[in-house]
Amino acid sequence: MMRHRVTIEDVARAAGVSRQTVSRVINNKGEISPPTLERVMDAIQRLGYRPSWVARGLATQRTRTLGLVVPDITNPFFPEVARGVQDAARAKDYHVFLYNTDESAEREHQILYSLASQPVDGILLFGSRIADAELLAFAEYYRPLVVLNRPIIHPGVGVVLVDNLAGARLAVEHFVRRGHRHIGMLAGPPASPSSIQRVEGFCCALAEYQLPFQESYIVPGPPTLEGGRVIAEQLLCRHPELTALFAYNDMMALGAVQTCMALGYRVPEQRAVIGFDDIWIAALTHPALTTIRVNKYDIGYRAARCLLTILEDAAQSPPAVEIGVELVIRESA
Amino acid sequence: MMRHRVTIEDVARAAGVSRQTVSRVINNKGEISPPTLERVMDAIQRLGYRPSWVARGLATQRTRTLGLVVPDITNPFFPEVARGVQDAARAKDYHVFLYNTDESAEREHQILYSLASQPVDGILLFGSRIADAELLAFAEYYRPLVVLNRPIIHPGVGVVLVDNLAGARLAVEHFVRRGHRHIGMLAGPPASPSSIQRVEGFCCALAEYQLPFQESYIVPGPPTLEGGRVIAEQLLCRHPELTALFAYNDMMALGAVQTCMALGYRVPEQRAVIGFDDIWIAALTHPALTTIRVNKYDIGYRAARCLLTILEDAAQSPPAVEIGVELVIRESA
DNA sequence: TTGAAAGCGTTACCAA
DNA sequence: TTGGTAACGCTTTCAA
Repeated sequence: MMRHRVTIEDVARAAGVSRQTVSRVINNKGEISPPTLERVMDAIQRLGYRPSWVARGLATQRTRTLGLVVPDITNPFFPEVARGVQDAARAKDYHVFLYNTDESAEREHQILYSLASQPVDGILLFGSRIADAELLAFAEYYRPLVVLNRPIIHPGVGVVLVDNLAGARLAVEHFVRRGHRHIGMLAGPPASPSSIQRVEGFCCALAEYQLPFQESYIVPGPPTLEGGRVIAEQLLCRHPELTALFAYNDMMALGAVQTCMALGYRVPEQRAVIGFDDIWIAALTHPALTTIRVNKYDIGYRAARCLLTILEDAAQSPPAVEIGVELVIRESA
Repeated sequence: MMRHRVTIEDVARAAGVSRQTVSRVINNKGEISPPTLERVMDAIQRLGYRPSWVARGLATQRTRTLGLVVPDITNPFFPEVARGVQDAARAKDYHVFLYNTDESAEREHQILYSLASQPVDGILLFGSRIADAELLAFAEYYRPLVVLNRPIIHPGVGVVLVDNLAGARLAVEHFVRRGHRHIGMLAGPPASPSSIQRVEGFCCALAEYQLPFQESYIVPGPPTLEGGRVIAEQLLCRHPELTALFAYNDMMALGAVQTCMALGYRVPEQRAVIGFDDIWIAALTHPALTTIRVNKYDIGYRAARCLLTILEDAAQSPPAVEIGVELVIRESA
C-alpha cells in the first residue's frame, strides 16, 4: 500500500526547518543559506518528495494547466494542432487537457462551462461551433481564452486567424490558369466560421474573374470523406458543366475525387479538384491532392504561445496571430 | 474584471445554511429537507456557483483526472485510441491530460514521474519504451496504471494486450496462400514490445510453414513512412528473392509499397506487402493496403474502462484486456 | 535568512 | 436533517 504521501511538512521535519523554508527551496525564492539549502535538498531527495500540484493550485489559484477543445482529435487536421499546443505548453511546464466537441454546439457549451470550474488556467478553442453571442458571453464570464478563426475582439481573448480568403482565391486562380471556368464548391458545416470564410473567398474570386456562378454551385455538407462523395455527386449530376471542384477541406476533396472517378471522369483531365489544409494523406493518395496548405502545427504552437503570454501578462491582449496559406500543386488539379 | 470567485461559503450565506449543507446538495449526499434543498439550489443558480475542482481535489485526494501517455498523437494510430479513452473518461466525468513521449524512454520517464506529483488519479501508458524493470519500479511507486502490450503482472496495474502473435501469423498465412515463400519483415523500433511480439509471431509462423529464413530477412527501423522506404530498399536490394514484405505497421508498409514501385516492381503482382493496424488511410492509397486490423478505438476505450474500474474498486486488479486482430484483404497482397 | 500564522475552497467526521 | 471544526498540502504575509 502506498504509505502516507510525503508532504512539505515531512521534508521540513526531516531537514529541521520550517515548511516555509522548504517552500522557498522548491520555488527558488528568497535567499537561503547554503547549509540549509543542502539539508533541505537532501531531505527532498531522500524522501522522494514531490510537491502536490493540487495543493499548490489551491494556494496560488493557478494550476499550470490548459484546456484544448477541438471538434474531434480523430479528424486528421487536429493531431498536429494538438501537438503544437503541447510542445508550446510543455516548454513552459504546462499540462494540457483535451476535449472533443463532436461538432456539437451544445457539447461545446457544456465543456466550456465545465472548464470554467477551474481545472485550467486558460482555454484554446478550435473549431468552435457556438454562436458569436454565446462565445462572447463566455469570454465575458471566463478567464484567458484563445479562439481559432473567430474575429472576436475582447480583452483577454486571443485570436488566431487562418487566411481562408486568400486560400480560396489561390484555388480559384489555379483553376483559372488551367482553363477552368465552371467551378463548384463543396462547403463545410454551415456553422463553421472557416467554411463561411472559404465560401466568401470563393465567391469573391469568382466575381473577380467574372466566372459563371449559380447559388447551387455551392453545397454544404459534413467535412468528411463521405460528405465529399455525396456533395460531389450532387454537384456533378446537377451541373455537368462543372469541370472543377473546390472543397472545404482535404477529406471532402478526397471524397470528391472518388466520386469523379466513380462517375467515369479522369482526374485532373476531365474534372479537377482542389482541397484545403494539406493533411498528410493528401500527398499519398492517387492522384495526389492539389491543396491549400495550412501549417497546422503552427496554429497550435502559436495559439498556445499566445495564451501563455496572456496568462503571464494578464493585462496584455496580444495582436491576432495570422496563419498564412500556400498553394501546393500536386496531381488532382 | 472577474470579481471574487463565488465559493461554497457565498452560497451558504445566500441560502442561510451551512457550507456543509451546500456540499451535501452538490454531492447528492445525505438527506436534505425539500425547502432547504430548494433554497440552496436557488442560491447556486443565482450566484452561478461552480465547485472548485482543485479545492475538491485537495479535500478528497481525487481529481477525476486521467493521464494519457502516447508516443506521438500525430502518429495516425493514436488519435483513435485517444478518442476511445476520452469517451470512456467523459462518461464517468473524468478529464484527460495528454502527453507525447516522442518514443524517448527518457522523456517517458520524466512524464511518468511528473504525473506522480498529483494531477492525475490514474495513468494510461501506451507505446511505452522504458525497460521492464523501470516500468515495474514505477508501478511500485505509483498509483493505478494501465499499460498496453506489456505483460506486467502487478497489483493495481491493468494490462491491455493486442494479439500481435496472431496478427503476424495471419499475415504470413495470407502470403503463403498467395504462393509466397520468401518473406521479409520490416520490424519497428527495437525497444517496442509490440514490434518484438510481431517479430516473434512472424518467426514462429515462418518456422511452422517451413519457409526459408535468414536473420537479415528482418530489419528494424523507425515506424514511419520514411523508415518503411529505407528498410524496404535495404531488404529488396540485399535479397532479390524476397517477394513479400510484412511491415510492423501501416506507415512502414506504405513506405515499402512506394519503394517497390520505385524499384519497378508491380504491387502486388511482383512484390506483395502487408501492414499492421489498419489506420484509416490504408483503404485510400493506391494500391489499397492489405493489413492486420486492430480496433484502436477499442484499445483506448477498454483501457480506460479498466483504469476506471481499478480506481473505483481499489483492491481489484481486473483481468487483462485482450484485443483481437483480423486480416483485411485489399490490394497490396 | 528563517519561522508562525492565516488562508485557498472543499469534504469528512462528529455532534447537535 | 443540519452545523461546527478540523483536515487536505501548499503559498503568502508579516515578524523576528
